[in-house]
Amino acid sequence: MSLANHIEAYIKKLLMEASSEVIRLQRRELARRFGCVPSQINYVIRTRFTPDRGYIVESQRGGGGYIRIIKVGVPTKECFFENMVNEIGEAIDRTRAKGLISRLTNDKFISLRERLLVESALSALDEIIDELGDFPEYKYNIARAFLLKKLLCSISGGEGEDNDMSEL
Amino acid sequence: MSLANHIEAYIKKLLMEASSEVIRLQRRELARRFGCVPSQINYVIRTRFTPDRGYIVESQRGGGGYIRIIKVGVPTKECFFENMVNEIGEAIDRTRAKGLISRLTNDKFISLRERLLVESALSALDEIIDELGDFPEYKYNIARAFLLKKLLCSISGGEGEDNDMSEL
DNA sequence: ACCTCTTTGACCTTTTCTGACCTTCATTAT
DNA sequence: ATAATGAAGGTCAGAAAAGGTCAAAGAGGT
Repeated sequence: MSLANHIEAYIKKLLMEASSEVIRLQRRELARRFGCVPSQINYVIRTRFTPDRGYIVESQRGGGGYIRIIKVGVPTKECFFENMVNEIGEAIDRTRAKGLISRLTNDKFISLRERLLVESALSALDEIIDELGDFPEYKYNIARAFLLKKLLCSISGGEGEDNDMSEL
Repeated sequence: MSLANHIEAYIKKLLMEASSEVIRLQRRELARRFGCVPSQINYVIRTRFTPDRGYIVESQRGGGGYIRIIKVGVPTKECFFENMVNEIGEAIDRTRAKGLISRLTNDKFISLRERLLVESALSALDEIIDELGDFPEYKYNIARAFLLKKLLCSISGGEGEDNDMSEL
């Protein structure tokens, strides 16, 4: 097992043990504990504690600096989301996307405000791609699928599947 | 926790305890209480009790001098979001964006799950632009500002302002 | 041999803390 | 009245204490 895996496991253990969903680390301290350079900690966080795996990370520099990791609690049914991520696949058009999202609210898996966020993100994405250049429809569909999957994974609590936009 | 944080917490406690919204400090006295140099107090006030966090600070030099801190009433939700949309402006880098989002949760304007959605959307956006081609940093910043503003407006309940990515 | 993931180290940015020096104001002595 | 004094608070630059970034080297698997 790689060092990165050990550090990941250690941080997760801390999260489990913490009564709250939040822990506070010191990069220096952690690096010393594992006998590695501090930037190794950044690597672990960058690759393992991402938003789409349900983590929020904050940090502060300077004296008394820290890294705070928050695991967002997820009172939702994982298998439902997993299913939906499968349905999305590599690409998805606007209509199908809207259909899926509306199913999520009907089944009370996400709140109305959360739905609003998801829909806004999708429509903003279309506008952004419009402005970025002249791309064929299928790229919109791949990007939309990617974003939607990231969003769903993030609040599903699942460990975030593969998701790599290979064809874009 | 850093000394500055302790001093900040102490001043906030005084504000909570004071029946009115105003307290009066003596810089010297405070510095002595925390065993630091007086200018440390200025540092804390300059960095923590700023107008955009809802504080007004007055002071008087000379014998019988003082520092008066006034906590102004918390802004309404609409006003808060409007303010934030202004702060975002035409473009925003990753760090500033994270800072703003963290303020939203600290002030309880959005839930942790909502925050996770916003953070996921922002990081997915970066990845999508990466895949779409080779764009200069400023385009990321403009697209990020656009998306963030859309998301905030969507859940602010407000009328949603203008938001047009003119420079992208 | 190649590709991906990991590990390292050099260099950068942000935040905090301190101390030397400056300004303002009330009081007191002339 | 006026000048001197001493008691505040203010400013600023530099040192120290974190954490961040990036590119290159190393390891492991196919």
